[in-house]
Amino acid sequence: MKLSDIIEAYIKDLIEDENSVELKRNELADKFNCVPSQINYVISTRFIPELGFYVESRRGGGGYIKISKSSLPRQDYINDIIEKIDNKMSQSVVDVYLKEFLRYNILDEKIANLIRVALSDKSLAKVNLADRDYIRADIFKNLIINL
Amino acid sequence: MKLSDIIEAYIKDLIEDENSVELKRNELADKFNCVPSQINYVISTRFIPELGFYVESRRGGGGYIKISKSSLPRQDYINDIIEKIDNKMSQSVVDVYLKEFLRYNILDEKIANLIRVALSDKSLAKVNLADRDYIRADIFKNLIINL
DNA sequence: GTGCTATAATAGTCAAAGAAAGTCAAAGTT
DNA sequence: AACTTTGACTTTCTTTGACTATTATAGCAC
Repeated sequence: MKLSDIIEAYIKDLIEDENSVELKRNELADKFNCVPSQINYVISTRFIPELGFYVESRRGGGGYIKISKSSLPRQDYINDIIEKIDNKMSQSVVDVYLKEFLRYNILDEKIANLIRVALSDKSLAKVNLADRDYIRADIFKNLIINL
Repeated sequence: MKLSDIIEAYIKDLIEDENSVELKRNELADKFNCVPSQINYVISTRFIPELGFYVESRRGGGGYIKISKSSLPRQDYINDIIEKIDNKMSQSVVDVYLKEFLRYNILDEKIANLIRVALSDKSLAKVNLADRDYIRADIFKNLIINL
């Protein structure tokens, strides 16, 4: 249904082993029957530096995209992330973070879900749009620090 | 019978099984031959936190509306409370509720603390004072439905 | 062989189109 | 008056494609 999510999951699976993967953009696009630039979309929305992902690439013959994941010990990783968190976050960016935290057992399903709820547009409906993403980030940071 | 009532009944039927449903707003509107926004009307008048429902959604490709109803053994008690909760809550009122919940083992220290942090004035610092207590209540209601 | 050039093979960028859902207020019903 | 229905407009997220940039390599001139 959501191709981008499928591609994201696929790549994360590949990363699992070595904390990194080397991809061929065109091959991947082919595999998932999409245009190559969709791969860039997935990368830029989900494999963000704030979460410790590092992306390198090379064009031309033999080109590639290499995605690697920082492998800091838990607490350092958390601290690192907190430092890098933007001062505004959309609902979907929150999801990107929570997904990652779950993957690394930084929190459990139940807590992740509560955080999702607390930061949802539903809960924050009365906050004016202009401020919402900032407040979301504030709450998020406070929560993560106190985890 | 009003269309809205029919749609409400239909959705409640779907929820029955799993205590939740995932809907496509447009499909549903199509099925009942109404404009999509009528679905929002039904949801916002009938599937509200005060009645124990939690609604989440996403826009864009692959978007959805998910409605769930908590089914914990304590749910009746929680629903009772949600109904009684004012539409605005101060930080200290939150604390009163949390203590009560702790006493009845509706939640544990860890969760209570998470909620406390999420609803603290610190987290909500950027929300103007006039709105803060209302937003706090919104988040609170949504959270306890999902306990 | 060395250096240059053209070409093919990649990847990147960005904006438009598409696919949902949300909001709000006017119009219609009861 | 309260509730419901409708629709125009907004917001969010995803997909697509045209255009651009970079790199490797094969072929050519010397």
